[in-house]
Amino acid sequence: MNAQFVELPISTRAGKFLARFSKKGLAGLDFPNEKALVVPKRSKDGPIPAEIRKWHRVTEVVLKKILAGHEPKEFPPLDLGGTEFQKSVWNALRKIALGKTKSYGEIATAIGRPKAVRAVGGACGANPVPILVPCHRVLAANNKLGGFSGGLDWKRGLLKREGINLPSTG
DNA sequence: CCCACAAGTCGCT
DNA sequence: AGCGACTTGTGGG
Repeated sequence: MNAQFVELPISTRAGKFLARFSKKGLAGLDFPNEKALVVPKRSKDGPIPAEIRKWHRVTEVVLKKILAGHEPKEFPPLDLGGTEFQKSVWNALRKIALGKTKSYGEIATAIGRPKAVRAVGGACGANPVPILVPCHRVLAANNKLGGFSGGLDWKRGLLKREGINLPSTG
């Protein structure tokens, strides 16, 4: 009846994120939203499974580490839905080391669909867990920023935090 | 099933 | 630098 999920805010120096956990793991992560700072209201606030609390802690650490420019040692389990294609893309995305970038074409080639660069972009946009799945490290072929669901400004900021020199100024 | 759109990429001018 | 063509996957009607 209920694909029950628990939404827990994660405060970072970049703002308050909103992590959404299912029973299987981290199912979603939202960027800080000033205009619609959604504070989750749980009907039953009491029972938060210990497992989820652990994931919450791990997720918080991961976020803060990445925002600080350090690659986290451990990730929470991810419960990502979507199509097989999207999962393939996200899986490829996670292989990108912090501080490094890849192009959409590289990702497309990595999953065996070198021509599906555009579909890759779509899959990135459908990525429910940004930052953990480093969609922001994916640039266009000319090292252009491309786009970003959470806002292009976020993408620039994230890349800069990871020590990536943006081609715009360089 | 058919049509339109998308976080791209390459080639030409 | 600007414009168009090509391609694949997803979403809506």
